[in-house]
Amino acid sequence: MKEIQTVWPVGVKKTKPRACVLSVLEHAESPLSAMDIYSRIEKDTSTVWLSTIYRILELFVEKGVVVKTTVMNNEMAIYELNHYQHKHYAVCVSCRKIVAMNNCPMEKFVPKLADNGFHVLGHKVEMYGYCKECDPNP
Amino acid sequence: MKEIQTVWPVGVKKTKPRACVLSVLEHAESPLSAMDIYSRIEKDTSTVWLSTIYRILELFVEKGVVVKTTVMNNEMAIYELNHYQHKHYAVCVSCRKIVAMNNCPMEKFVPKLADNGFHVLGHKVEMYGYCKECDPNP
DNA sequence: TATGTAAATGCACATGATTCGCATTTGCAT
DNA sequence: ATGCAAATGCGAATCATGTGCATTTACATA
Ligand SMILES: [Mn+2]
Ligand SMILES: [Mn+2]
Ligand SMILES: [Zn+2]
Ligand SMILES: [Zn+2]
Repeated sequence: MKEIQTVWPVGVKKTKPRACVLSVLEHAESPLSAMDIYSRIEKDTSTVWLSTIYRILELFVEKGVVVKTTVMNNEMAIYELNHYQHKHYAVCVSCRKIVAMNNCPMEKFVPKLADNGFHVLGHKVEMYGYCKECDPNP
Repeated sequence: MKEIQTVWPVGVKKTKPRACVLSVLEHAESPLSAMDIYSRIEKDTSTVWLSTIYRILELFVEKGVVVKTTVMNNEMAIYELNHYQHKHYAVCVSCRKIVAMNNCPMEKFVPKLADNGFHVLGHKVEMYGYCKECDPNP
């Protein structure tokens, strides 16, 4: 496994389980669930308990190095390194593959809300459909 | 409680628990969770078990009379009558109130997806922020 | 209108993701 | 090297949701 090194979050004790989780996330090609991370650790390094992974992810999210999301009407949460860029995803309804979206529909959009005093802080956009491999009518 | 009467879904046996659930949804001002529905039934009519409510909701969704959604990174699912109109919501991060959005940013938008063969079927848009009552800096 | 039958419900218990508690271990300041 | 607060291993709890099965109910038919 290649050695990529992200900046270690400040004020966070450097332990083996934490390094494992961060390493897995550094090598991930798309967001991973806690269970995904668990599986990917076992292979080459020491085993880390699932509850510990949850605790580590919570810490990393709090420190801002990791972003937590969910896609497709609540299932498992997924986690990825925080690249400090505004992002959205498309999800394949068949194989659940996650595909990045490189633009955002909210840029030039003013929402009309029923509560006209609503103070918008952010948004979430998600596309769903078939990825190239799963499309029944391409 | 006023008598509103939606069309009863075709081929669905008319039972008391089902009528209760539908009635609660007819009188709801915004989407409700299964537990919300459970609470609102107890008051005036007979009690319906929570697992039964889940079964009824699943049936109604299947029959197309009810729409199931989730808001704000997975929690409880929420349900509302299907009014056959394209909708999105804003959610208050403080009180969790749900506010309808009356326009859609995806209308004139072409997503740029990493998988260029992705076949888009639909989308989900969600705003979050403070409702009028909860806004700390109005 | 009485009755038979498949389907719906009450109720208890299973599930699966996530969290919590506590004894043991570990990283790091001294 | 040593001590101590903080992190982890491990089990057991939680919480929304789903399942299994005996009993009850809606509705078709006589
Ligand atoms: Mn956006
Ligand atoms: Mn839309
Ligand atoms: Zn796919
Ligand atoms: Zn609010």
